[in-house]
Amino acid sequence: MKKKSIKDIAQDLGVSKTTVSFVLNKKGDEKNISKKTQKVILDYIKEVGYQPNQIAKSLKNGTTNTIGYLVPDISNPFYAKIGRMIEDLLWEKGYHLLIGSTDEKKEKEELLINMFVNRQVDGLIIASCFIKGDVLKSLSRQNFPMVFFDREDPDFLANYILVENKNPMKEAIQKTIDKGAKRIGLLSITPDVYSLKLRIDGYKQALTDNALEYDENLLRIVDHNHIKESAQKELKYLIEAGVDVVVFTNNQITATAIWLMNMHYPEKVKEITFVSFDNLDIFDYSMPRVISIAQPIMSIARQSVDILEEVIKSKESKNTRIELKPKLIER
Amino acid sequence: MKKKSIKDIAQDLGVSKTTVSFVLNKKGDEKNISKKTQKVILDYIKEVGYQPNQIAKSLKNGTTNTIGYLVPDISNPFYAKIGRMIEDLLWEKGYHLLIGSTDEKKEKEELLINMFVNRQVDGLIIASCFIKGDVLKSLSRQNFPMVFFDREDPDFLANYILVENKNPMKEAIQKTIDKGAKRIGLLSITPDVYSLKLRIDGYKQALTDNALEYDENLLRIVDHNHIKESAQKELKYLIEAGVDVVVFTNNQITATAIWLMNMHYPEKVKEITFVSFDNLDIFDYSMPRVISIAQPIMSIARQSVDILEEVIKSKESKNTRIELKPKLIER
DNA sequence: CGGCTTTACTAAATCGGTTTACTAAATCGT
DNA sequence: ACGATTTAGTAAACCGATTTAGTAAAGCCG
Repeated sequence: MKKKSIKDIAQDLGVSKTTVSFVLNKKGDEKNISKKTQKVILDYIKEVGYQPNQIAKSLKNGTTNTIGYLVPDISNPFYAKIGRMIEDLLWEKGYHLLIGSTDEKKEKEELLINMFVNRQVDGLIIASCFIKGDVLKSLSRQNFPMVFFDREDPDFLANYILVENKNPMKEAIQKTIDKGAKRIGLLSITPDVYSLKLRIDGYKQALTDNALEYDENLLRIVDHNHIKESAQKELKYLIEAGVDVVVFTNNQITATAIWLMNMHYPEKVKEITFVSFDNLDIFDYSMPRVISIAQPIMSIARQSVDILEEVIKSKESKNTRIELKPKLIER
Repeated sequence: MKKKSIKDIAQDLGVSKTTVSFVLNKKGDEKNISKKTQKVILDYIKEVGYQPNQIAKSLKNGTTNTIGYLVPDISNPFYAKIGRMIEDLLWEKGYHLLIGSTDEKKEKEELLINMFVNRQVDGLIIASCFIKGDVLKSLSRQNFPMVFFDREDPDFLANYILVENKNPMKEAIQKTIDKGAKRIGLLSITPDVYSLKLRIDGYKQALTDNALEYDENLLRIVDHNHIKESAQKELKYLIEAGVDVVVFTNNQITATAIWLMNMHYPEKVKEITFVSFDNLDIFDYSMPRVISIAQPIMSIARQSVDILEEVIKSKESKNTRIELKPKLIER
């Protein structure tokens, strides 16, 4: 017993496809289909368990009710949580989520974007690692509904949902300086990304504001292809350089460092303070003590969905830039 | 400049749609399209940046190259990590992932399954909270490609990728008993799920094997709608009941309990040992000490994808049941 | 040079829906 | 009782691809 199509239903019942389609779409009354016929069709639909083929619908309507969610890594808690919230918010509006992880690779990102667009997603919510590429440029020119979050390219006009980077980073570090920190190191993944650059700017600013020497040897970059090994090497460097505070530019690198500290330098976990852009639940009790900058995950998700929906509905291009305030968690 | 379709290309070039389609699908030689015409078409394709509409393709071919990934919560690290691996494995085979979180709700799960099937996903990888429902039964009867993981219903024949539950749980608890544990409590979310029942069976078995009294007051169930509050209450109960070991049936509840312990009973974290089914990185250094049963996430993902692909390719129904061995991490 | 094969290509059907334009029959108003 | 309107429905085009069945022209053979 294979799947029935509208055509089958129509044939079985001796009516036309049109009639069936009207009834299915609740246009029966409007289109003057008699109550009797409507009932016959509806009853039969139920009986055979008819389910419409959304692909056919999509082809005709030109809309798939699917949104693409593109991030560097969907298993990173930050992106996973935002993804989950976006999923919920979109679910209420009848949308589904197609996901893709770019691994911070430009080529993969562009391939994914193209595939998603070819699959006719109605919009894209994306934490892009390479905004100024041709693919996104061309989509933007075609007015394709997109919302960028987490990462920005200041030379590229678009809808951005961002979080303030520089100041919060500066203020978080200030807290440690107020408590006596003298030698402050920083660990970051490759900062090709503008947001990360701003976070690092915040770090530099905090130092200069306090007339602390900015030693560029204390600014260590971790290779994101071998995070654990590379972070281990760089963390070792910082500890041997005698830092009392280490600053991190995202949760992934902080989590890795906490693990490394506990595995390799358990005797030092009480002497060092971490400052992390991004928060994780474990920071509430993990050692070293972590001062973190918690991004407003719920707002990011909500705003992304709202703006995207607006753009999809209006069919007009818009360039909204929303900068949300993160929350400092001192502990 | 709107998107060009095959028809537009054909018109622009004064050839037929058929010819263009053949060339696009590399059937030019086979179908006797002259090299010259092929080149003309390919050049023009490149020039205008033609991208095929996958929806139209899907409608015609009856396949979408999309797989549905359905889990209780995509932001749970266990499901997020498996999801990520599945995404990568499927990516190589040209598939994409449509995701859905069921929140352990039967209705939402069934709605999601139906929507995914209507969207013509080619298959489903699912950690179902309600396997024996009509929707899955009916899909199974229709031979729809599905792979179940993490959760099982012994009365329902299907493709399962599972992890041994009872014995590993028993053995993990045995370790604590060997070290002198006397009063062992358990915290679990509502175990409507067979796998969780088996884990609890392992707990009971460990106790009876060692002639320890099984006190059913020490088996506490947490309401999964209010995990934090409920876990707090139940954990308090166990601590006041003087347990020296607490067993957890999944990572989510363990993580919550670790947080609660550190927040509310920091003085006790050294006296109590946790046993957790599922592993998390933080267990490597968090307090209380955690003995965990690490599921082989990579294997689960790989097997799920392999079996699913096999089922999709073969078009025949299969009922494979693979039970993987988890790894005990003692610490 | 007439018939057969090969080359190079195309018209039209199809997938499963939606929608526009149309018609036949029934009902209404006067 | 006759034209106008309403009721109840249908045929066919369309969305953008794939694929089958076919054709016209050129090439080949004896």
